[in-house]
Amino acid sequence: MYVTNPIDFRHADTAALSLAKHQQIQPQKVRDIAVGNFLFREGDKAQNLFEVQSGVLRLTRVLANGRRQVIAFGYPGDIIGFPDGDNHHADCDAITEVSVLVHGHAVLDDARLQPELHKKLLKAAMREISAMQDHFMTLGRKSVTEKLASFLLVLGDRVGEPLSGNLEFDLPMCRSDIADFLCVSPETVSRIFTQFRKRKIIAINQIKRVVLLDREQLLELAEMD
Amino acid sequence: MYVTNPIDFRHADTAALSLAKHQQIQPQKVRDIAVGNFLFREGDKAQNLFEVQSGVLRLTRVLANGRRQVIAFGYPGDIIGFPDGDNHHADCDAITEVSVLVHGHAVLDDARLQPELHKKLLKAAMREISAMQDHFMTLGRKSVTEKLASFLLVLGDRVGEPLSGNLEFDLPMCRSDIADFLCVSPETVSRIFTQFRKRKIIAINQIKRVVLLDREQLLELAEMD
DNA sequence: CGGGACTTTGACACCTCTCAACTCTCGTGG
DNA sequence: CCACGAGAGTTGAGAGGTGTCAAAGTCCCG
Repeated sequence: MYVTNPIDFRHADTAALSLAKHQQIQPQKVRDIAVGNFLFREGDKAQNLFEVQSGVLRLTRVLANGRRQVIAFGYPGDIIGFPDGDNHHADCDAITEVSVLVHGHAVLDDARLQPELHKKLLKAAMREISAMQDHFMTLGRKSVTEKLASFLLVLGDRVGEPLSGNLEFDLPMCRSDIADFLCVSPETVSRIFTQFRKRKIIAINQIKRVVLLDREQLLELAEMD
Repeated sequence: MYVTNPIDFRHADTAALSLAKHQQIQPQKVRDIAVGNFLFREGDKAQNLFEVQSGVLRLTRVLANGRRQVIAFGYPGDIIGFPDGDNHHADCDAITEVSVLVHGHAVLDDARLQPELHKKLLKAAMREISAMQDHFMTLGRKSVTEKLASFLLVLGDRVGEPLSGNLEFDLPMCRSDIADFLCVSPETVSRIFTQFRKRKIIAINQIKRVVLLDREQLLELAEMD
């Protein structure tokens, strides 16, 4: 899950459905991960791809000097664990209870085994590339306000529940996860959230739950194209 | 071409060779692009993948408000043009004379046509994902000095020619391309280059040609892990 | 030689980070 | 059941890195 525009997510949804459909043909391997447990760590041999069914995963990397980056959040429908060479180059842990479908790495090694699934995975990888390109713009060319507005909008579109006319959803990650995802300091995330609340753009009643009160204004702030 | 660590590039080189090998089995389609001409534009139907043989491509996107992002530079060995859905979501033009191998989009659509090539493209896409993840760190968590040091080191490793003990290479892109690639202002790029020159870390005799005088110090400045 | 685009340099402003203190939340144990 | 403590979140003050704006310099090509 990156901060991208809604179009990409419609793609993602249909792809997720298609992937699930393929799984029904053959025995499904499902794995459950408890909060805080790792699906894989940097350096682990990449043996599987994971399709998130429920819950939220966190993909992170650490620079030598300790600076951390949250590369992506894995929401239902996302494919996590594309390897580079033989190994994973990031840590992946669960920030909620998570359930994933497991696709053996062999699917990637030989297209003939399951050509349709193979093709779907390739499409998913290319969608990922496009989404990451969008994320580049977010990281490099947007102000903190724009970054957070985009982030909230994307989450709203993906997992928001319409309640009394407003989109409402959980923020299962902590503030510093959001900060490290958007390449911003946690303090700044806090400040912008406060600012949004004072301007009645969002409401945060419980600390991990957000209501989008004024989606129009968020869209303006996000300056999405 | 992203700003990543050297390990990724060794992968890229071997993959490029493998791809070329596959091409020899079947008739090769080659296309030449003159400086300034476009290989494809945002919104174009994505019909082909391109493998750069020689020259340098530039992949760009523009935000609604005019802010521009250089997503990547396409150097020999790079695969450019992974589609998202049916269309390209970025512009791609040539900043030098360019020659590319053309792989029909159909290769992606049906793994059975050319399973080995298909698999190679998938691997290339996944390498791309990993390289982009590294680039996230560069964009979001590095100072301008670190960004430029990383950029010069990567280019040196990829296209540097050893001349009298130092790596030397062309910078075919203009300063503002570098700026938009690293998400920095052109003025700042200029300032850092000047700083590097004054500290005898690099030499810029012709404006588009760089000599790495002190690679060790560049490595320290880049703070790569 | 001249014009235009690109690059460099400087001054200044401001956004965001850092550091620090304070508050809130929630789980634990007395 | 309440008090406490630890961790997370919020708020504030100050510093510093970069961007913006402006002007001068450089290079290229007609």
